[in-house]
Amino acid sequence: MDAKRERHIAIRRAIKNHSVSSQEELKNILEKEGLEFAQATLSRDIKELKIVKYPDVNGTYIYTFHGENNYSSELNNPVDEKELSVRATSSLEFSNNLAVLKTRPGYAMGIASDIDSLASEEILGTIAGDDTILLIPREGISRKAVIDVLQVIIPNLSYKL
Amino acid sequence: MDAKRERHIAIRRAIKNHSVSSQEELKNILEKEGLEFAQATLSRDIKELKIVKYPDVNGTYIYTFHGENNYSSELNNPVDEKELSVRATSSLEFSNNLAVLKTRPGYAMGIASDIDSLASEEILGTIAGDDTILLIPREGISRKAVIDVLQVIIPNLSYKL
DNA sequence: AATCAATTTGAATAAATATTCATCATGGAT
DNA sequence: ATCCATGATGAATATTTATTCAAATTGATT
Repeated sequence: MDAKRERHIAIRRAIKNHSVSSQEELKNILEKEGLEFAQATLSRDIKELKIVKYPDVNGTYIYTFHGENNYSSELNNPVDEKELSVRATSSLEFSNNLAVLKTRPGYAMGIASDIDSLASEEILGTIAGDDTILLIPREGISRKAVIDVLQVIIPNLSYKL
Repeated sequence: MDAKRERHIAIRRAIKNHSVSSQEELKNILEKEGLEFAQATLSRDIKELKIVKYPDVNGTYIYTFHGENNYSSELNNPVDEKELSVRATSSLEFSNNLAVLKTRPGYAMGIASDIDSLASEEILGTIAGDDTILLIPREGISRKAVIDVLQVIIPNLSYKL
């Protein structure tokens, strides 16, 4: 049951970090991480996550989030740590059913946009100023679940439960 | 040869105005407009137009442009003429390889965004101010082709060749 | 007009993806 | 703890979509 959430998170991370062009390919990536499941399950997961098979500039197909700009394989490669660490100075706190994410000045819009596409299963919407993002989680989403999914975007996120 | 361009335009118009959930369905719509072609052709067209099969909120699939917000069937119905005529006061002129579209005040961003998603085969990019949009057509795109595709978005567009 | 290269197309087929149906797990409510 | 309802899953299959390959069309060039 929790296997599903783990899978969903892993799927989103894989889509973000690799150029995946079929479900079979995605399945292989996830199996290397130790996850096991049938193709049918993956098809359903992809549907729930609103992931899309997009015809990219190279004349191939690539799985991606709806509305994400696609860069071709070279730019879409296994995460460049340096690039990520720029964004990583973010901290998260909760108040009742809301969460507030503080970012470095000027980063709020960009990060909020990433959250919108990557975490829409957990986050209903975001409002960003310059260095502050208000996150509105969907009903029934735990703080833990919010943190888990944000860590796909911001690996060393610091937070207060 | 020109059949292809006609088809591409018709496809984009159909996707914009109907909730299409399979290529077969799309094929039927286009056949009612008198177009004839094989499913293979449609598959290729969809790839070239970078159209995507998106899992929508209703738990069904819908063909759409990458990055377009999707409203479910009721809102996505055969074009409401009134809604369109609001936007229709736009005029287009050319200068060398550039085009400038004037809109009613405040509409430029919105219309430019529609153009970005709907006309990306012909238009490389747009820059919008408040009531003016600069259109940068791709190489080899004729003024006629620009007009044809913009008329999908702005039915009674006025223009000077 | 004739030739050639490049593009477009359809029919058939391969490949990929979604769904069905049966089974199993999970989380209440009693 | 047992029952029930709901959700998750896999195997098999149906459906959908992409590609292959051969033929047809088009445009450019002579």
